[in-house]
Amino acid sequence: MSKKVRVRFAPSPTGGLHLGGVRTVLFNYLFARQHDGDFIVRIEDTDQNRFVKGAEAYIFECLQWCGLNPDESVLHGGPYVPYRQSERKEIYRQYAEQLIKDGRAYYAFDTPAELERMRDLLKTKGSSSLQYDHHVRMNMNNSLRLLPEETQQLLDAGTPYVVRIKINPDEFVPFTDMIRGEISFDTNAVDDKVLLKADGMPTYHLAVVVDDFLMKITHAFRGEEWLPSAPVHILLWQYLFGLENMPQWAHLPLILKPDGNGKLSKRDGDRLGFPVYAMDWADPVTKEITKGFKEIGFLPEAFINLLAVLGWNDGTEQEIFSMEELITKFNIEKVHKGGAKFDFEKAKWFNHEWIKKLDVSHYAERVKNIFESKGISIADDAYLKKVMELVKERCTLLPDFFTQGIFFFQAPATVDTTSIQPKWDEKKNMFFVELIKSWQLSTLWNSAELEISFKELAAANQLKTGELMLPLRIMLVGGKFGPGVFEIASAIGKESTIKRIEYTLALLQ
RNA sequence: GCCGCGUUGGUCAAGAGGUUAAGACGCCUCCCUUUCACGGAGGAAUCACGGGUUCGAGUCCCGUACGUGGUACCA
Repeated sequence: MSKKVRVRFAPSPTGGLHLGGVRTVLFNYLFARQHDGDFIVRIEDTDQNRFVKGAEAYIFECLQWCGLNPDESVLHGGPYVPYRQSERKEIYRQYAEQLIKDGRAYYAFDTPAELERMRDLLKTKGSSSLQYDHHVRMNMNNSLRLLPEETQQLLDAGTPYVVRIKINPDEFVPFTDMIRGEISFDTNAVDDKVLLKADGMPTYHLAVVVDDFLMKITHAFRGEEWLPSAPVHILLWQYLFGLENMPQWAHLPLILKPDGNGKLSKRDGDRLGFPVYAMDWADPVTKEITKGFKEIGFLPEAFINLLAVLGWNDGTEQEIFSMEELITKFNIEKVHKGGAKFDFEKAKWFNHEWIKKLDVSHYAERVKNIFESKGISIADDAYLKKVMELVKERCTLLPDFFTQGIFFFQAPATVDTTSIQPKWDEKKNMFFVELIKSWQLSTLWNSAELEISFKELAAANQLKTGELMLPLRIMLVGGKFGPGVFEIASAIGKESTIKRIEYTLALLQ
């Protein structure tokens, strides 16, 4: 019997939640769900300089919007509290001391100035590496070089220090990545990473392994940017808890900017005009707001879908996946190794597909808010839904419902008469005058009846319906767009229909 | 610089030695629709390069190029 699957997402509360972050959560979440496992969110707030107020609550709001709710977290509780690393400070210290006792780590008292001097020296010597490692550590101010009494003296005097891992040279650290297969690192290229900082906080390196062990994490999926520090983590597992208890790793490919090269950043979004964060992020100090996918009108279903297939697919031609389908079909081993450039056009296509696929009641409330924020109050929800049904296949982003549907709620602000004028004549004018009279008397106000009476009248006047329908459309909606004209007339009602025709007729005079 | 990872149309990608190298987005043409969209049909466009291995290589090996990540008392 294998252990219960437990995965985690471990964000730092430093700002907006990036696309790539959401995808990391998604892959973790999917894996947990398909194995009946637990999904944990642990807050990695060990860097007090980068801490941003409100970022933690914001992350949970994003996760909730995406439908990626944790089983355990600072918000949801769980058997391994606390889930905030800043509150686990003492735990890490014990392990750091353990490591020192075992000869796998040491105290380092070097000041920033001394570190800089070391790097300058290495640079002038033409060294290929500027790392604090076995080449230099015996020249530095640490417990490896100092006599035990000297170290104790410094410690007793309260000298600031960090704890560094002691990496042995000439070793190989191999491991298996669920996506990339066998990977091996040469310890000669890895430095003596700081494990415990001078302020007593652990660095990521110590904190992840300690917490992953304590929280019984079985699988660790994270961004590819962590790959180079994997050997440090593996060594730590070996020294502290045993390789047999180590989670299985998977390093996810990066999401790249659409043009040029490099990781997709918030700046690229600003520059190219699309969001990079899941939801609007308001910087607490600058008050600057960065747009999110939610706010520009994405459906969470679409957002999840597009992220899932960015770097993964199930090998079939299927592209539209619901969360339920993803849970059954997702396979971490089929995730791509290479990074994927983000394509906002394709992202919008997913949203368009989901708008069409989902019943409008799933997102009617959000569309209603859009209308109301633009000063159109919606009294009749059923009418709104009917309108949405009529225009949904023309909408890519939620705000499109406003531009595509506004004329169902009020007369068009401008009427494109220049598209009518060239072929307009007295005969057509007379037709519409008669149409008004005819429709005024109409008792059955539905699209089928309207179409019949319209066509009969046209025939009686020896006019082609085709030449009359475009003018009618423009009168009702203001331009050359929208669903069937008679559907529109039927929806907006007799009074509005006639008013709009009269209005344009007057304009045409 | 050093270390790691990667590389199939413009983009996302299928592909596990023998295929006319799928499909999707975007673009173009046509049909449907007397609007726009949806839908349908079609089109242009690809295995980074060089060496091997093999009867045969997008698929395996080596090298090169390019890209990307790391190289912090950040995560």
